[in-house]
Amino acid sequence: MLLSKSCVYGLRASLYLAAREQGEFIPIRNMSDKLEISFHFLTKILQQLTAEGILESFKGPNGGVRLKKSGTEVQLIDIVLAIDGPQLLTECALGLPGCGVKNPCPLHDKWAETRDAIHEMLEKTTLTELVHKGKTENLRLTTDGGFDILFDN
Amino acid sequence: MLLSKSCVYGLRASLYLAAREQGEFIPIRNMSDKLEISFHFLTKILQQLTAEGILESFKGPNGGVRLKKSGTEVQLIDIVLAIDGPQLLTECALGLPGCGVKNPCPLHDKWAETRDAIHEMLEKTTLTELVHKGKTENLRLTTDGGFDILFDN
DNA sequence: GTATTTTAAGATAAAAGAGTCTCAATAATA
DNA sequence: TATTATTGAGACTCTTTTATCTTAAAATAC
Repeated sequence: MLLSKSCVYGLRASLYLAAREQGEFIPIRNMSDKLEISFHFLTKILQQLTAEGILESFKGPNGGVRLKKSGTEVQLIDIVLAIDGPQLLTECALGLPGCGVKNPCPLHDKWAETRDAIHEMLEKTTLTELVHKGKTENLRLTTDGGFDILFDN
Repeated sequence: MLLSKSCVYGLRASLYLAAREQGEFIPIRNMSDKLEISFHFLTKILQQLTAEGILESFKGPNGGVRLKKSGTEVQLIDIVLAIDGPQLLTECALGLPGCGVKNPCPLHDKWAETRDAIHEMLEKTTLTELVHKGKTENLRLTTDGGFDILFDN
């Protein structure tokens, strides 16, 4: 598995927030319902994103979370790093500690290339870009239903 | 984490076997010592590779395991599929079931490209190729020491 | 044929990841 | 001020992965 489940949920929730970007705080309960993710679990994940400065939160009635920056300024890599950490982009494919240009494993060079491709994809893709694609093509963020039904209320 | 620990151990052990390819069976205990992997854990992993027809085993004195085919005919993808299964190369990056060309998520296209790069790397790389690189450049398969010390007895 | 060396298989344990539950803190509103 | 809606934080549980331990089965050698 490339990304942990927490990370995947974090990405889906971030896309949801980017799609509703009007400055309002969105209650987590709302998101957990729409995205079919356990409320408490999602809450913990979003707390991490808040702690990392990707989201900001507000307590009480009319509270919730929202993106701290515009979705055009948030890359997927930001969320992956905040939740899964840098391992995916730094670790040796054979699990050897300290594997690098100085002291490589036999797979190092090839894996470094592939890893760079992953890195580049995550770095070049913004939330807004995916939201735009999702909206225009009515793609999905949940098992069933398209982008539109996420926002029908 | 791209590959599970079991898979990484399976790769390291397969490289070890490919490097010693002289038709003899290598005791797992020998490998677990050299590669610094728990003997019983490695045994179970190699059992999977044997069940998948990548290795063959022989019990009793002078027994052990060896590659069933030449290392030139074994690609990394064979070992990854045998141990981790096809998920890495089929799963949706956002974890949505049934994500594909017919019913994609917003990230599908980009992730499919990246995934193909991973697939291609694993598919084009043979054990022998990595062993050759490891031998000529004295690279490592363990935390410390180079390729040579693996085979000094 | 008995003892020894090895893989095979299954039970068990420990650690990590995923998910749930409870209560505290904060803010709005009536 | 009391009530309600919300996030924050921690304890707890369940599941999967990783690792260990024990016993059985097979093959060799004496």
